[in-house]
Amino acid sequence: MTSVFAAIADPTRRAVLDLLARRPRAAGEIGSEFPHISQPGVSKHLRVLREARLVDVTVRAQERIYSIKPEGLAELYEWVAKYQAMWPDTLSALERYLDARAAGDKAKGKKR
Amino acid sequence: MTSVFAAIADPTRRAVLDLLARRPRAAGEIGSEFPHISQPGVSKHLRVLREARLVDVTVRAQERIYSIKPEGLAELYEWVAKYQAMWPDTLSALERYLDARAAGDKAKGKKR
DNA sequence: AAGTTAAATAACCGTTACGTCATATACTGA
DNA sequence: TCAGTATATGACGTAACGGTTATTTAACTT
Repeated sequence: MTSVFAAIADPTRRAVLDLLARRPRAAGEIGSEFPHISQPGVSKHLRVLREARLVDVTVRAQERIYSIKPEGLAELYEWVAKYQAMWPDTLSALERYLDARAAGDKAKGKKR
Repeated sequence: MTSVFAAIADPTRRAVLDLLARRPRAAGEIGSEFPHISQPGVSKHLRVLREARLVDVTVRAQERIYSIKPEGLAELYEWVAKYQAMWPDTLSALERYLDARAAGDKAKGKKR
């Protein structure tokens, strides 16, 4: 289960990534968001995400702080972008998105 | 196996999508690209892609002509785009890609 | 109508994925 | 050092996946 594609196939793991996208969290804090899954169950999902290089871990006392690792999604980005390149409608949807974001950043004075 | 994410988890199915991105093909023609997989094996992969709404099928005599169905990837686009929005580095990598592609197209006189 | 071709489905099988509970590892703090 | 806390690992059950062969469905060809 080393592949990024297999890692994101599971809805729980996608939910974990969504959580981490907001801010890094300790494993236990992540687990508390999934009351229907046992601690070892969550730990195993985290392992899969680690092996797919989708998350980073830092140690703080007994805690493991998980965070998103952007580069891990490069493979997925490229795969998707390849298809966007051949489907004008969808591509322009993405372009509109990028444009809108750029405009928003400018308005808020963010730098890139 | 209705999910787009699960559908693209399998490397054979991603290869099928890559094939179809170049041009539509009959099921048999697709199968001939995977000599190590039996006809029913390929047929099942095609069924998964169908159920995930990643491909379209049209009937021509006994043949089933498969083609890419762009809208089927909308869910994936959105999921990925959400992450791109929060990771500037990777986002600009995509932007460079899009820019390079646009430039290449222009040089070759392709239209968009 | 009979035979051929194209693809899907049925039945089955081995492997893997995802879940569990029990246990191990490792660090903290009194 | 010992109890407590946080997380990972081991062993195991069950369901789903990806593959197979055999069969079915459906259309074309002669």
